[in-house]
Amino acid sequence: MPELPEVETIKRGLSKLTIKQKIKNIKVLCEKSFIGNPETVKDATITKIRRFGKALVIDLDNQKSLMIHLRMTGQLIYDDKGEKNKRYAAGHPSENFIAELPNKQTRVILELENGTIYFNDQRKFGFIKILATKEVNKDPFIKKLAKEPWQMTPEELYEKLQRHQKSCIKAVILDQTIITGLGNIYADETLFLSKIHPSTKAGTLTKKDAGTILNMADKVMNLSIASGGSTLKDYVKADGTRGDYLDKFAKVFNKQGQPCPACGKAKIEKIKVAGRGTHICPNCQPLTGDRFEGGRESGRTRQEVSI
DNA sequence: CTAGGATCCTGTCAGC
DNA sequence: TGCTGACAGGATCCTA
Repeated sequence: MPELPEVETIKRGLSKLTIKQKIKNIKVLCEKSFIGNPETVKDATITKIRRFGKALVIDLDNQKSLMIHLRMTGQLIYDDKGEKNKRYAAGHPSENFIAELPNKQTRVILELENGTIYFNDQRKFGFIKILATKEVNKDPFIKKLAKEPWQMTPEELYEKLQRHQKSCIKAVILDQTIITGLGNIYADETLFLSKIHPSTKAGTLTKKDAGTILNMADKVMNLSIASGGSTLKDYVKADGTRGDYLDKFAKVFNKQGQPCPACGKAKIEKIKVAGRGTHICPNCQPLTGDRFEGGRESGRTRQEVSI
């Protein structure tokens, strides 16, 4: 769930709030969610926060780092009890953003000097892992990560598509060792903007298609980052009602039954591709037909991004 | 090597 | 109401 833009948002938020703070104490409420000995990072100070794809890395001043992966349902909530109980909450949007913490989904608590970071995770797929800062790049997950869309050329992606000829394009772009950052939401949005059906076999796509996919992934993720990912601010609107951060950028995700915002002719459908719920416009993203004959925009226009 | 499916875990929702 | 199965914003492991 938290995909690249959400993790980037967390990185920015926590950087402002927690850098230079000392970790006073760590409480591990769920053994599965914390790998390593918490005692070895007690009393260490947060110096820097980095992001590798969907993984967050908190560097400490004792040569150690905390690698955090939120997977499907992870959230990080910083509660600053000193200042009017101000809260910064991001990651998987849920009632935990505003709930009394800790609660039964709280897995790890990092007590800092001026506030507390709660790591909540309903499904326990996420984790926090202690690594030597020097070894972060050797972590099996981080080591295998591919480039992010804005770092990759159409040629590079095309070459990878050729190596996965028979896979659905959606499965291919969800693979973090092929291209980094997309998850189920941004994969659907990217393919919709690219006018490519998610079930299209990767081997049938052209270099031009690869460029389009990169452009659109770049575009949709940057739009999300610019509007602040998924945070408490979207979750609870000014009037107290629940908001949905998808409204800020999503054209197809979770929009099944609604008219396509691009063509207006067809309704968005929800199908299953690569084992995941998938949203398409059957009119804009036909699976067969003349998709190789003209019409589609070509080339790659670099979208500036500062990450 | 690739491709597809099962799996980890908790919670919610639709349908009977 | 209570049960059941499907599904969920991810990644890995296992099989063919």
